[in-house]
Amino acid sequence: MKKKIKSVATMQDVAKEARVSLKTVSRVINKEPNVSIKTIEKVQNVIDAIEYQPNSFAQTLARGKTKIIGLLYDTPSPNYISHVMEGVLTQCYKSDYEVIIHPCRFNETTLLRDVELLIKRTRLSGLITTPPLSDKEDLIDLLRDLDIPRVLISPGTKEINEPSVKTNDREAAAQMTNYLISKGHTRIAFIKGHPSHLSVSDRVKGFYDSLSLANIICPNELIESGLNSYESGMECAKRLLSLKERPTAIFAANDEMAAGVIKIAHQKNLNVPKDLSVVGFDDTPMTQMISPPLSTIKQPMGLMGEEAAKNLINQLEKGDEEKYIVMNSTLIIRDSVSEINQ
Amino acid sequence: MKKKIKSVATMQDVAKEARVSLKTVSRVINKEPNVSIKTIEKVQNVIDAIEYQPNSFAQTLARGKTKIIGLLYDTPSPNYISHVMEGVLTQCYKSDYEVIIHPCRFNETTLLRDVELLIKRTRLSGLITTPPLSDKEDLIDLLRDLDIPRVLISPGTKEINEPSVKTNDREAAAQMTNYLISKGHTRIAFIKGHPSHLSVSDRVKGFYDSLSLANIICPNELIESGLNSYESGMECAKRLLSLKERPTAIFAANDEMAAGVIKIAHQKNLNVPKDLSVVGFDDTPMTQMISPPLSTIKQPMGLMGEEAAKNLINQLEKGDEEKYIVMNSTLIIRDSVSEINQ
DNA sequence: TTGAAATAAGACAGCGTTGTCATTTTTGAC
DNA sequence: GTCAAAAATGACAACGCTGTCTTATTTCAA
Repeated sequence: MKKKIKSVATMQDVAKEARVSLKTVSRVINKEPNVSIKTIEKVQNVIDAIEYQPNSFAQTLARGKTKIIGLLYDTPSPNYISHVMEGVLTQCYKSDYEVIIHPCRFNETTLLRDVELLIKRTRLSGLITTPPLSDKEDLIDLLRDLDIPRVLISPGTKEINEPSVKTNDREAAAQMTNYLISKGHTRIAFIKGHPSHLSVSDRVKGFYDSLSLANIICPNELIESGLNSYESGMECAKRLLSLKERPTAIFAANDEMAAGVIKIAHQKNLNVPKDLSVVGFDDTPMTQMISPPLSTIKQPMGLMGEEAAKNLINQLEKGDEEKYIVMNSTLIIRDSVSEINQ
Repeated sequence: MKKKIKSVATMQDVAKEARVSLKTVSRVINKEPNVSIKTIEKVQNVIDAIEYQPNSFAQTLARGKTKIIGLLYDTPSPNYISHVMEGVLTQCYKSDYEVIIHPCRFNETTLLRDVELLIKRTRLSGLITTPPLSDKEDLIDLLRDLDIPRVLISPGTKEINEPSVKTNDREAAAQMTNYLISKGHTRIAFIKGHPSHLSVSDRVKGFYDSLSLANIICPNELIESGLNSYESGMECAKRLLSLKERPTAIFAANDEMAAGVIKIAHQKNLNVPKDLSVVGFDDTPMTQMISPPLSTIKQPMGLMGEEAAKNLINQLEKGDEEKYIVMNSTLIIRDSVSEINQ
């Protein structure tokens, strides 16, 4: 084999310099037991001095398993992905894992095949899924069959028996509804999210929780089904605002749809919030740039990413049992809701 | 060494099954010359049959270099990153490269050290930078010193001598200005971008180009300097709209700032576009959700990511010379500009 | 002081590829 | 049909690490 100019230090170099065997260096690096303090120090000093970094490829090959985690997301990616990603990356770097970000198309027929190849090709040892992929049953089944450790972020509330990180969307939605009720609203409309995106479409439950607690009955005409998009929000708003008896407030299951509602309200010369209160869900950056700034619910996406990674790494290293983590969303009050005075 | 259950096929399996040597299989996989058609077919059939996937770690170790590309971005990430990312990923998967996405903080003092460690640790063989990192001279210097093949996305127009992919922002800004002029505007203000974010801050040049061509003189009071943020757009707008003689149009160097301008205009009871025309730059999704929908300039971010990756891979594999790629931005006309009738 | 157990350190093969070089087979000009 | 050149194939070491097993050293009870 052609002699190559060694650009980076190898374990050999460390061993030679510290006058110990390869294996001893390996022990120090991997914090294995049965090395004397003196030796550890000696080796560590050399490592620091020559800035040795283990070659992860050689490690992987020798160990027979990777330290790589895959992150699956649907593209075009919603805004929150970048936050989740950051959380996952933060956590993984701490534990010396690499992350492979893999874009998928929810509706692509090749999705399953594609993910299977990804796993085979990269030999990744664990996977994190984000919505709406977390709700794709055949995908989850595949992962289970392949016996790949995994964590789902924000799967629907359906009783999947999988490790996951989710937010208390239902409670948060209830809290938001309480807030509207506390402002005197009783005729409140709700725009549901895309049916295959369970975590969004389920938010309606919290809405009903709150309503029934307040003894408010919500007629069917006030429940619309959107598709998570701005346009679909506009469609739903058109119908809601043409009702004989208009709602005084509209709660959209995500911010995009809420923005669509505000757009239509303006077109109909309704003042938001004076004539119509509107609230959303997700706290996308856009919520602060529209008029009026939108009251909404903020999920701790970055933290969720961190928790998901932590959970997965624990599974991988300590063989921890699967865990279900629930995190708190918070109500963000801006200027899109006003008091109703009878 | 502990015998491990072989979960996936290895080259050995293929070789045995096809009754050829290891090396021949390797040749087929890497499309090396000097293999007979017959043999290629024979081997390929076995590969397909047993769904053999080369172990990239063993490959990397044996080859002495990785097929990994790093993508550096500043966090919190602007919206466009996800598009760039998708383009890069698309292209890299085609060529069998992995991508490591690495978030950085532009102002962190540890940035350089951090990137250097990343390179050492992952042994990545090339890097793509996104703005504003593409303008960080010490970072670029580091990459040059380390002799890492690289491609910068949207660096400032300053004469850096580095392979890059950029858009014709200057021409596009001129085109936008022409558009405003064609609508009868002559008193046009411009809000510059963050000074360290050259590709944004340079957009003012196209503005001047167009103005001077039309023999319009722009007084200094109409040039503001923002920081790319919504808030800074509001600040600048406050000043501009308090001038004795108000501008009839404001061109902001990015959409966020333009949104801030519209916000302030509304606060001052100015109708956009009737009393004030506003345009932005970037075509972020938010532009369609604000009122009125913002006229802006769209950069082909996905394509730029693809081109950057293509460029980098060519450098790596064919030793291509550095290249400067320029792509076209396009004017997107929505409803934030109106005609001036004297 | 002795010797068995506990602890520390090392030798060496093997992980799954690819590069180099050696060997075998095919080709084609005469 | 012969033989040199070209093409196809193979043997084997090396990449840089870790697992297993072996050997050397230390510890400490009797």
